[in-house]
Amino acid sequence: MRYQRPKGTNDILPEEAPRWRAVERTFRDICRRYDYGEIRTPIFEETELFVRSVGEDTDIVSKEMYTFEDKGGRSLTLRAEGTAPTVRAFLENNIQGQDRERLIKLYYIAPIFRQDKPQAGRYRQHHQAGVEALGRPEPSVDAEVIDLALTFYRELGIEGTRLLINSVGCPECAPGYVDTLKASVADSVCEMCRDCQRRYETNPLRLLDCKNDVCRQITQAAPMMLDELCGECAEHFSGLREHLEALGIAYEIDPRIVRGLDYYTKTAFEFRHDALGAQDSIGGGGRYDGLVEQCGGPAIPGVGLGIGIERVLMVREALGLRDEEEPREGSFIVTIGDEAWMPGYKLLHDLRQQGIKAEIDYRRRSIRAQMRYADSQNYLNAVLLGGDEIARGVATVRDMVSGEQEEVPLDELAEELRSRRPE
RNA sequence: GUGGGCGUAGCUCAACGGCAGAGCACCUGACUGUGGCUCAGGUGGUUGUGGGUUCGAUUCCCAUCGCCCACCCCA
Repeated sequence: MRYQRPKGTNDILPEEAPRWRAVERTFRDICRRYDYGEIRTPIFEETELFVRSVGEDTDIVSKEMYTFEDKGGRSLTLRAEGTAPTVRAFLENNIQGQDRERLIKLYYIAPIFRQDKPQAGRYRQHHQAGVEALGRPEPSVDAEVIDLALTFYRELGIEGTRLLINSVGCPECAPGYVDTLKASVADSVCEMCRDCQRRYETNPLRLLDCKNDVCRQITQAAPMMLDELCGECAEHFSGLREHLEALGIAYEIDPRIVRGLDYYTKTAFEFRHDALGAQDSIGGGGRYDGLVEQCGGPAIPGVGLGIGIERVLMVREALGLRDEEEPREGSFIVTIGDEAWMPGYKLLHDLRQQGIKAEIDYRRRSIRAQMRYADSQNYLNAVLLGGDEIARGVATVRDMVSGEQEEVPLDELAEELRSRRPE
């Protein structure tokens, strides 16, 4: 094999494309109902945008970005996550306008690029369906975003999604907590794993996220952010819980979720599904009240969500959820003998012009071969055209399900075939 | 990035130093103007790639690429 696709990427073939379309259609429809407008941003951005927003010390920025220089010497990076480009576009196009208090709701479906080592459920190019709600600090918005995601999973038939929530505080309380946390584990740092020793200095919050047993035990005893929230954050968190409860949404509080992007404040949440194994996160997000300002805009709060489409498809597969089979559709023109070829080819064109799905056997094989093919390819009708039919200006239309067939004048054919469409 | 497993026909898999096979799929015919069922026949492979060992390598060794699994990280 001369060329292969880059490691960790996938071709989506005609056979599986319908499953993607079904998922995308569902997401778009839900976004329509929740009144989010679509935004499409470039596939690459200035590298600085990701570095500044996601955070220099995050794994994403420090080792997973596809960064390159263009001919003008600018450093560009393939979209490494969905929020920063959306915020950039929000600011650059002044989407909010004069009313700085207004809530702006945006959604996207876009490829994301990260140079991880691939494994099941983890790819170098994956796709996220996401939303960003910019402009309001109320926890009702956080709850809406979570509700939207759960609606999405439910409408795709996915049962058993777990919702985990946490609060990571704000610039008021988080730094104080970080000090408290560092102080509480200070004596044991040298027993922790190498990564955690580094995190202790660079990003202590993520000490809580470590899965190493020793580290877990050490942090077990440490105070949790949730217990150290400032008044405003505590109130926001209980507001979130109230709104979730009002919607009947079940959640677990997991004080250890610390998302791998530095811009999160207050709410952090994640959706998991056990059908997946190691890579069991099927979506996640949180609030980012400082991000817009950090990107050079006014102090505008926001909350967002990203859902991994590949993971959603994998869960559906694991749960045995199948889209309903494609119904038989369209007509296959069966040409009988050489004299029927050209009239058949013309008929094929005419039917297509009239909106009918139609196909023909370019190889001009035997009737038997053409019929077999028409059947195997799920055509609804076979349109037989031979010397007899041509002489009388008709075609024989055979229903491939019932086997019934009748002669139809050529000038009524499109109408007849149209009426045979399913539904 | 680190460790482990696996790459054989379109697909799912055998063969494990000695002529590379099966099932499904596909093609042709039985049925010379009619698909599905049945039957008969047939096409299809540089055994991922490149080296090495050997009289001989799909098989053993090395490298490389890819996939899978775990760590890590995340969607």
